Amino acid sequence: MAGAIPRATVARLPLYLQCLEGMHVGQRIVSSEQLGRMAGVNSAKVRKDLSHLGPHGTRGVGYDAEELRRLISQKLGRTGPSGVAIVGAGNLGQALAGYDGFDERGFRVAAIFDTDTTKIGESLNGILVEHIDEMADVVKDRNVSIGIITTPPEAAQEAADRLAAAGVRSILNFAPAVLRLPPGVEVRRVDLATELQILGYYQHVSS
Amino acid sequence: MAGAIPRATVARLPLYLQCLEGMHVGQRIVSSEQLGRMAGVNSAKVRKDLSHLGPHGTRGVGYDAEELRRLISQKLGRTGPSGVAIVGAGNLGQALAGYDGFDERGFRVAAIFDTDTTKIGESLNGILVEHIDEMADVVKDRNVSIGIITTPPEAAQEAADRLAAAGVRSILNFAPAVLRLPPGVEVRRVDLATELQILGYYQHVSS
DNA sequence: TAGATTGTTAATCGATTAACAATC
DNA sequence: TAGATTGTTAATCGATTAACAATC
Repeated sequence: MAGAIPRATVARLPLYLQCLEGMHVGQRIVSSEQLGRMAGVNSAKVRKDLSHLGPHGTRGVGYDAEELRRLISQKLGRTGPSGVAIVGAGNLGQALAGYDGFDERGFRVAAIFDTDTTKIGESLNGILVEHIDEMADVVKDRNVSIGIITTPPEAAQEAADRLAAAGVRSILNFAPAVLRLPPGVEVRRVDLATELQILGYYQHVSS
Repeated sequence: MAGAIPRATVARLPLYLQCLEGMHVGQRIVSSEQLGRMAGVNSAKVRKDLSHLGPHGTRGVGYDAEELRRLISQKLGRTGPSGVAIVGAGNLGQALAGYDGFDERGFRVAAIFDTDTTKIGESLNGILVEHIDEMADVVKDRNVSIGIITTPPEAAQEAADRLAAAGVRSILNFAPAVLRLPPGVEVRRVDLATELQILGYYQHVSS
């Protein structure tokens, strides 16, 4: 690990990347002020964040947009496309299998697993639903490095255990469950109903 | 606004609520230690968080699980079911329309909007896809208080503007776009590809 | 040189957590 | 009373941001 980047900064890097990619093609140079405006972030914060990538701006001028993209992509470990496996072929799993945003940012859905035998063999967006027992082989053969859990909460821990056992070290968990995993496996949780509940609080206090 | 609760605490309240609801029915009393274990959170943090709801535990004993649920629900403004409108009837919008987790936590999907005339009139999970021009009326008639944006990024700002104009004060944005909204409208952003990119960083540094 | 913008410092703010007095 | 657990304090840590010297 060379020069750990603060978690808050890591979480903003993809946003900067997105802004840079949405930029007018002719614009070669971008300032922290401009990038901040695009990302909705204070310009001092932008400069501090970018300083973690090493000094690479030009004082009095700004940052080379192309170089910045390259540096951020590199830090995020995005060199080639990453293989993603989805566990849970329900509504959400199906939607994620067809989500364009993944392809666009270099993620390739390589497999979908379920335990429901009536679903196995079905094709979702050209990807076959396979039994969760096939996971170990599939992960190895198709070079899967990220798992996405979209099972019901009761099945989430087992899905996580199996992913970890198959060698997956990064898990995105959509199931409303708290997962226990060995150190070295990074988990991020996205709880859709929780997001709405949080919004509920602010609606409530501001009225 | 009575006694503002720190943002970090607000974000954890739904998690505590979830843990309480998943608890064994017979268990009436819960300690900060237990709740912390369930939620994956330090027990001191649990006590600090709960102290924002007013003192209501019993020293030497713990918290009354039922009272705790009631207090948290109240703080999150969850009294009756909240109406939700989804803008964007693509893959993700469809999946969210059928997402069981919303019902379970008191959110009712009351409408789905799109601009694509071929989609309008279609029924997703018993909910008709309507034209975005109907939004103002629908929001009023069906008591919608939360908007969910699942449009392509180019259409997200307009969707947000229309929701705000219709009187919606809470927006959950799944489109990879930075939204500008007037003060008083709370926005939360969920960017699915960004979550994967963040995971990429930690995969990268730990290897 | 004059103007502009970076990279960094330092002040401030907010969140975390160990420790413990209060108290059931 | 003895044991347990809350509620709060205070130390610490990490993130934000204004300010400005460095420098193109």
